[in-house]
Amino acid sequence: MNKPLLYPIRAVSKQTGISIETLRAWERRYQVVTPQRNERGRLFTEADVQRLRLLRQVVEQGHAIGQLAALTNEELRSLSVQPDEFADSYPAIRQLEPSTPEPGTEARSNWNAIDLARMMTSIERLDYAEVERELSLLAAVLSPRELVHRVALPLLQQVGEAWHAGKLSIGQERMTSSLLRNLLGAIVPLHRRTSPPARLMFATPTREQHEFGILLSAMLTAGGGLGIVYLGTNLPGEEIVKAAHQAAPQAVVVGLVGANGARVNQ
Amino acid sequence: MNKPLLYPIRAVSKQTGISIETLRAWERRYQVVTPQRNERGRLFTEADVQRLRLLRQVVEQGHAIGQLAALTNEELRSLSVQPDEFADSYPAIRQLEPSTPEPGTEARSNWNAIDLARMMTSIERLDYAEVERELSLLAAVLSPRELVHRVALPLLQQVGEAWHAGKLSIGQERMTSSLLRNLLGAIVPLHRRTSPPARLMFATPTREQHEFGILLSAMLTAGGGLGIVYLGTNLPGEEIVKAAHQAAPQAVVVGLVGANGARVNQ
DNA sequence: AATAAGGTGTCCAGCTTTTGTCAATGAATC
DNA sequence: GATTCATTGACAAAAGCTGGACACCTTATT
Repeated sequence: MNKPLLYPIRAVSKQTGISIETLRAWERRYQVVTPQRNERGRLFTEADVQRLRLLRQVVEQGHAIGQLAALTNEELRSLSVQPDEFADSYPAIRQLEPSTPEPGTEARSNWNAIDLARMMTSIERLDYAEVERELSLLAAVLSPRELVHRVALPLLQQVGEAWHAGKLSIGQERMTSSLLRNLLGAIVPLHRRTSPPARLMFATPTREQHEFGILLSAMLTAGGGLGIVYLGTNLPGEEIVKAAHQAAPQAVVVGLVGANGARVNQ
Repeated sequence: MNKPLLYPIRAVSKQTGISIETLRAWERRYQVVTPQRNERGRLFTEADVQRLRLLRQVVEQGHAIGQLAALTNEELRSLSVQPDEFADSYPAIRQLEPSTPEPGTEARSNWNAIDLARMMTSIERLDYAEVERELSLLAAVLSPRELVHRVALPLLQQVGEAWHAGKLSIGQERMTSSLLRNLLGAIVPLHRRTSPPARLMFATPTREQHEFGILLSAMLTAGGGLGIVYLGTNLPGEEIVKAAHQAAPQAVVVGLVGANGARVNQ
């Protein structure tokens, strides 16, 4: 039989990525865990460590530790968003489409249909190189605008649907996301002007992890000959304002996803 | 018959990485091991050395030597890295050893220093276009390997430090991250081969959101002429395994971040 | 739009215990 | 004589604890 494994605070901090100060504060204020003590200090059990890891994950996604402390591990797990990236990023992406009357299914030209179908089979095979090849081919041929509306958005939609239908695994979905992200990120700097007539700044506020919205917007903006200042996701509101003051863009684009409890503040 | 190999303290120190002083202190204070003696001094057995190695490993993970001394090797082993859920649940996945030999120590003296300093001031000004310009210039000039070791990593480090010191705002830090990510993501596909001799798969496990580690690794891999299958961050372990079975890469790279800042596991 | 009120991570002061390293000294070996 | 190892005592750094304070964000209120 084996003794229960016990970890001192330093080891727990290293394993969970939570600072020692924070570990103590969480315990002091919320009794998030109640480790045993010996004369030397705290001793965390394996279960404590696991719970703390879970807590960190959920906190990183924007929840408040004070609200989490009372929850069971089960409830915490149900809060963690990991498999849901597409579930909520997709509707936001659709809103982004400027002139889409309908996702009119048959309205899509067969040009795209063929390409996408082939690409979907490559995705199913996890054939990274092939998908990459096809995507970069399309990127070379199409304008940024076309790329967004005829490739990126439809592909995201199809992958999202296929994933929901259980026809694609998370790995396949993620591979596609990564590829698209790399592609879009790569295209942005290609349309650089020396002195753009105007500049836009892109960011998403705290808790908003979904990047595709602002990334696509940034790409369209750059493709349209405007300058960009791309900050990325999950910035405190104050910081966005501060950065806006410093960079002085003509406009600030803030990405939001409606579905997931995110609330619009300004 | 062969006598059991016995090592003098110096040899043990070298093998275990524990200083001679510390070895003696551990023995004196905690009887962590009790080596034999001859008129010349201590003689450690192979078993002693192994136990000492184990001890060092566990101490490095944050445990106190005083608490460890009484444990059996068995117990020590169960404390060591293995709670990392991956090591035992999914033997298919192994963390790869860092293969970084050494960054050319003297070659980078003035070259990089100047570039980074200038880039830092551009970052402070939130001058997206300028940073982008400088980065893509460097990307065009340097090899992927140099780009990683002489630009990306140093820049990430400097920005991280400056941010911690309060000299950079979150916005500035995020802008730099986004730029770097776009750049690196863009470079990956440039080094594509039609039929790479081997393929590696990249992903981070569920709680790990930090992408730079695997992204840099993927870039180096692609730059080295190997094929990649890039899945991205935050994948459940089974999914990684499933994807690995399907894509059948020669190796799987799993990114992990330790407590103190970004570490590249490649 | 400005202000007030929490929530939360980090730091500090003050104290104790643990732990790595060093200095001094002596013995044995080459 | 130089090197290696041993022992012992001493010391400083590291690591632990508590409670309070502070700075910063977010949210609610005016």
